[in-house]
Amino acid sequence: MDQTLTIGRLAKAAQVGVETVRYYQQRALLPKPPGTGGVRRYSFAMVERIRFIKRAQELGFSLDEVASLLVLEDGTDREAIRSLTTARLVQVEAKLADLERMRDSLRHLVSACEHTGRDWPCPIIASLAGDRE
Amino acid sequence: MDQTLTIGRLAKAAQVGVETVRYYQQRALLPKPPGTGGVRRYSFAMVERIRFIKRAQELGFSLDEVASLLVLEDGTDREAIRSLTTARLVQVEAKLADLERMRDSLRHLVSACEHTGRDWPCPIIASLAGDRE
DNA sequence: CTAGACTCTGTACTAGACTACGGAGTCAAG
DNA sequence: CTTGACTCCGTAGTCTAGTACAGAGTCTAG
Repeated sequence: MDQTLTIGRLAKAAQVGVETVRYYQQRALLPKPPGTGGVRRYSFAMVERIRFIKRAQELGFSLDEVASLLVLEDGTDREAIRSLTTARLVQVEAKLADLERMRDSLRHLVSACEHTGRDWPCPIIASLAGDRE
Repeated sequence: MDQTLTIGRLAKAAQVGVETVRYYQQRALLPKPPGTGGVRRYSFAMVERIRFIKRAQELGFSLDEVASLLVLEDGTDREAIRSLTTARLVQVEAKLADLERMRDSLRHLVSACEHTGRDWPCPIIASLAGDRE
């Protein structure tokens, strides 16, 4: 047992697919391992790097943004890191506002439908068809 | 001036691109106009149909879901319509919950970053790197 | 009648993050 | 030494909702 991992073991350890590791490598999110021409060998640190990527994704960062974060991974340029994070936050908030509008409309429609008598036209269709409320 | 529209006029009236009309037609969201082999002629009702589609999209319905809604457009099967709408609502609410989690985490991180002294490591990177908070 | 605007069909491209596949090479156990 | 699992690389496909384009045909105003 040496200090390196094959791609399959790395993938398993990081809980992603082999193809995902290869994809990240292609996107330069993972350094190409120093190994010679043959089978790639990854250090255990790469497991944590993949988890880093996955955690950032869970916060909504795109892989391009993750790449920027990884460049700043030493943590010295706090301004830049905070600025990326704030930008993400702003986008998330915008998307939230969108979805809240959708939710309110949908709730309203469902409720209108429930409170409309059986013999009346469907208020959801009516609304989509462009009737003013 | 007859009662039909060419694709360009229809597109303009419905405020979409010509290619969008063709795309909707291909997706069977618009009936193929009864015209012969030549230039298609659309009825004015198609303007409203496209607006219907666009309104549904604004509520987050996918084009596949819109297709289902269009089948029910006569409004007689209120159950089915309400069920589609409720399903959409549930999805929107789930997505909202996701984004709210993201927003809270991002806010927390930005705030932690702002309240951490200049000489300390970046809390955002620390968090992504997997440190327990 | 002709120029120019419009329309036709079909194919290919976009973004984002993978996932699948083919054919060849490599590695470890028995 | 063989078998089978694993790995290599590059290309291509997935999903959604269009957008872009090529080359040919058609319609309309002057």
